[in-house]
Amino acid sequence: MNIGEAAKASGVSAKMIRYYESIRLIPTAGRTGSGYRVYSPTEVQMLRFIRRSRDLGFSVEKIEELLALWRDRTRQSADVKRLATDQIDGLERKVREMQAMIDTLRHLADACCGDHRPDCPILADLGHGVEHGSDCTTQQSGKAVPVQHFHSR
Amino acid sequence: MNIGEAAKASGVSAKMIRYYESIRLIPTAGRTGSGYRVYSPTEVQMLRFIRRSRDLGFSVEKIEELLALWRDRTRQSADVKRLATDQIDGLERKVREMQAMIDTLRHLADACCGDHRPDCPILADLGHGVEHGSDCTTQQSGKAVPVQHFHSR
DNA sequence: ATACGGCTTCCCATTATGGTAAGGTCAAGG
DNA sequence: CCTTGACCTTACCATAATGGGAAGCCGTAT
Repeated sequence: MNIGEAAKASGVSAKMIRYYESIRLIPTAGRTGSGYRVYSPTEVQMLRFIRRSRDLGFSVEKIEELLALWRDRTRQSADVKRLATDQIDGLERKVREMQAMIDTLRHLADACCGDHRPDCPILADLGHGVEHGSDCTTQQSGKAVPVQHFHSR
Repeated sequence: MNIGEAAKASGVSAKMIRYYESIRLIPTAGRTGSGYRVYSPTEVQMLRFIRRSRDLGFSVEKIEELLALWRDRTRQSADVKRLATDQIDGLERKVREMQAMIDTLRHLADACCGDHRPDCPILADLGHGVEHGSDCTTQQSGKAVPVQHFHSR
């Protein structure tokens, strides 16, 4: 199997297969006399493993650990589970962050009438606190939209 | 105000302020005789605008549009609202993707007993379909864990 | 033999951010 | 007047994972 076939069979692009080899995520592939990379079904299976792991959001670094456990017949499933739950935790943290952004944005968008007029509570909020104080819901107390600010990175 | 003070006042690091200037997100800052950048309160306000927009997940490219609308007194709030709702849509799409990953992972993690034994349905799934078929819940029909595979990018 | 498609390597670009190094500047204190 | 420390300047490098392209070799089918 050459790299193109391995790519099709595994769902990992040829470009990425070479990349994974270059960073030593996968072992150096064998070569034909003319220099073409050759892949065995076993290696394709490993690529598919990587592909699936990527689909679950694991970083290449984590996949390295997953692969090590995969190969290790004496592994403890607890170690695998920990990687999985850590991954879940990380994803959930990001989801919470994004959900907070969504909530704030929806709040602002709801307050914006979205018509031809220039007054816009979204810009008013972004443009430093609530200085313009214009809100399309014609009669609303001057109470500022409570925007949540958070900083993750 | 020099760049350090502007950074502190706006929440944007000095490094990023220079970067934003280099990519022309913000206008070229004034300079003192000795070459130090100088910032007026107006410019700090713009930096704060950028900072808040970043906090809401807007890309620099989108912020460029937001800033243009911010400056444009004849803007239509509909345009601003569209940027906001597009942003919401993008965030929600990502959240859905990550939620799908989380669901799959939790499913797998729940099936893994996480003890000293090496058998692990997580690895079994990642390592190509369900070939080992080992599941810690001692008695479970051979029915494979229904893993959702998806590809977004 | 010739052409087309696949392979090889090498380099570049992306996004937004941080780090570091070498050197100029400013203000305070001796 | 000189030193010191904090701050500024530019320039370069690095990150994570992926795609794109060029230049050149290889293999197979006509």
